[in-house]
Amino acid sequence: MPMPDVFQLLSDPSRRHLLEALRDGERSVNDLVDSTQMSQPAVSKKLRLLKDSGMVALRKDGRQHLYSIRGQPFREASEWLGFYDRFWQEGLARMDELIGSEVPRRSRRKT
Amino acid sequence: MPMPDVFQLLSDPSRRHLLEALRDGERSVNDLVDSTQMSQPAVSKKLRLLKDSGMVALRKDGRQHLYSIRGQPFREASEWLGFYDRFWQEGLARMDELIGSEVPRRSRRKT
DNA sequence: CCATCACATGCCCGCATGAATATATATCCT
DNA sequence: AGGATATATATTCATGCGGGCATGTGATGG
Repeated sequence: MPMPDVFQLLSDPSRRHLLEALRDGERSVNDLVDSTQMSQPAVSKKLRLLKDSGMVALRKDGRQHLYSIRGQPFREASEWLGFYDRFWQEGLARMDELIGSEVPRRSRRKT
Repeated sequence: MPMPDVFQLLSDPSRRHLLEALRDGERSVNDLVDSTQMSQPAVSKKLRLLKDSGMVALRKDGRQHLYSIRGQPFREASEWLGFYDRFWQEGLARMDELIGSEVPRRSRRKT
């Protein structure tokens, strides 16, 4: 199962903040700098990483660099997380944590 | 928008590997050690982090420590990612590849 | 009790990573 | 052309984190 480094990118709060700021659409670097508390080089660096991983796209308009969300990598991460949907479903349905409804591999379940 | 450190936890491949090994249900520490290439202390440490963040639950049976998936934190991450669903939908429908950074297998629409 | 098993913790080290400053490149304006 | 704007890159530094080994703690069995 190839798991990209998307989670690695998402692990940084400031990077997530940038991605959140891009939810409304294209943004220039300066816009993004204003919406954060980071320095411009810091923002540029993070945008570089996000671009290299395919999470954002870059379009140049004059001297402005407009970044926008690129959905595919998110989808991969989302699919990985999808495997755990059933767990939180059980979580609120049954208060117990005896998940033993499936695959009683080696774990001996006590009553 | 409070974003927990779930993504931080998910950023480590070995941690994801542990979580994948727990998809089938409860596992003891030794089981998990066998399913990875890590040493037992390394596994224990990672399990500690996962437990502290609420991603796994611990149940002690004798001298065995059984860990299992705890779905709620996954849900939070999943919800965050949900905001980007629309982007990958657009991604394959519209959006030409004239960003000039990647190789467009299919240039342009079909004529 | 004592040896052993199962697991956790503490300490140490090497490396990746984040941030700040300074500088380079590209574009626009006059 | 020259200067200002917009963004990128380079360098440096400090910190964090993963991962090893040794050791500590609790449970089991003789």
